[in-house]
Amino acid sequence: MRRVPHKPIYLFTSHTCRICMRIPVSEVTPETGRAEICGWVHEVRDLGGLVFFLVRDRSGIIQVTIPKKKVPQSVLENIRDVSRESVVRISGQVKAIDKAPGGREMVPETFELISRSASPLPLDVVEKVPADLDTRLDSRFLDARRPRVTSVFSIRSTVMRTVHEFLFQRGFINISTPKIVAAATEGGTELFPIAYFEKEAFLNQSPQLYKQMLMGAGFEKVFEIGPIFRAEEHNTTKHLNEATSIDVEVSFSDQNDVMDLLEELIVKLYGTVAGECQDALGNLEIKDFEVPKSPFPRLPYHEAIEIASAHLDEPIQYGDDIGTAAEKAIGEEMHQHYFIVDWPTEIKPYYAMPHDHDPTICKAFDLMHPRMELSSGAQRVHQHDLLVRQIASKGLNPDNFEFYLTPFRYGMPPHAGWGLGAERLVMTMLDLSNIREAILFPRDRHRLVP
RNA sequence: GCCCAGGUAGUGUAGUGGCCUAUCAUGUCGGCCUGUCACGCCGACGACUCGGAUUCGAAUUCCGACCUGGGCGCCA
Repeated sequence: MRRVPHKPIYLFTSHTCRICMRIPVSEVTPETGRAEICGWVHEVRDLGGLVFFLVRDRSGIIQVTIPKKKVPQSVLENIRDVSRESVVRISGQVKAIDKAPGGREMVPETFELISRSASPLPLDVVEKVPADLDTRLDSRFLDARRPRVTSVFSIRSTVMRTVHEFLFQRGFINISTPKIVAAATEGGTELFPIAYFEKEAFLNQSPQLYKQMLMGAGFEKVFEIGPIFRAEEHNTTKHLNEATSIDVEVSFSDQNDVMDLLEELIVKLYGTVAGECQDALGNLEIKDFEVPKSPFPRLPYHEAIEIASAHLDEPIQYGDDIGTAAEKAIGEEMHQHYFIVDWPTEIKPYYAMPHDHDPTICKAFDLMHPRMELSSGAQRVHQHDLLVRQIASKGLNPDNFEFYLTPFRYGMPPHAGWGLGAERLVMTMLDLSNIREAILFPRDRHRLVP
């Protein structure tokens, strides 16, 4: 075989270290002088003797101006084949120009087409023509090039980083628990069955039972951020079949302690986003980003029902679940984050601790945003025999819970915790209309790809 | 699971029986253009989800399939 002479065109890591010269577009200022940028061709405006390229990387957009009579011949040859969304590398002099976006523009000395984009594009990145969410999700890699989408996920990243920092600062241990489990443990939601060699298995709906076992292990404060799976056939803008749960469990604490922790976290997250993500919020056209104030009101369940029944046509009474219409009515009344506390024991899971003074209500709570539920939690039952009775009272067989119940016989501390839906948190924080906007590759009733 | 709405160029749309050789925008291609910033102007290209039925005639009505969005339920 004849050897084709290798021409090193794009040696990003070679001794020439060309990539080292590249700077993010947002760092190009009128004072920069000479610079090299890499990015995607966002738009081209060809005026004849003068061509404007808008070049985008994840940090922003810069105008590259080509006066045809003044740039090297090689630049003119190379721009001929450039299509929208192609990857290019450009070096040249930065000039301060009032007329240009950002007050600066680059006039190229070199202009390389690194990776040509095919056309037509599956959707319009510039968004002169809007695309349906479904179309966008089909081509999520392209959709995610749009500054507003990049902004959502950079804010989500900031939120997740801040959750880690917040919990590590308070002495939490980060854990990872199985997503493949043996049985439907919690009841409530439907589980996805999977093939696990010769055994029946499921994808886990929640790390709940494992968090509690680790209280039995003496970890005292744990958190896990991971996927949860719900096999419900819902078709709404606020449900996913694979979601991200921020889960916390704390020993020697009660429901009030972990509600305090949760509201402090929420305030911290909003505050950090307000402080660090101004550009991203700007891309999302969010001008009045408000940091919620703690403490959040703690509304007893029976009062929540009263508010709902006063505003709804359909009857709702004590003991009913709070449905969509009730949730909306109460949210409009509260007009801020709030907790619903003191739920009827009957409609909460078996692991929620009943009150001493009135066992018909329990130490469970939901954290609500005016639009929807964000989190639910409780002080848990830590007494083995009570837990067995509660499991049985829900119509479940305690024998199936042996792996979970055993730790409760060997020194289980009192404990409390919660699970917070990450996508719902981001959705409500940024006022996104559909939860699918808050996750890169949503899994819903109809979507399994990409 | 129940209910409602929908499927027309790459993308987003107009079109409710003949005037559709299907509208508009964006895009792509070609031409003109040195300060655009949704650049502008001229020209071209490109589509009725599939199958069946009704009718002289169907993008349009009916039936079925497939796909999608939304509401409710359930759920976090």
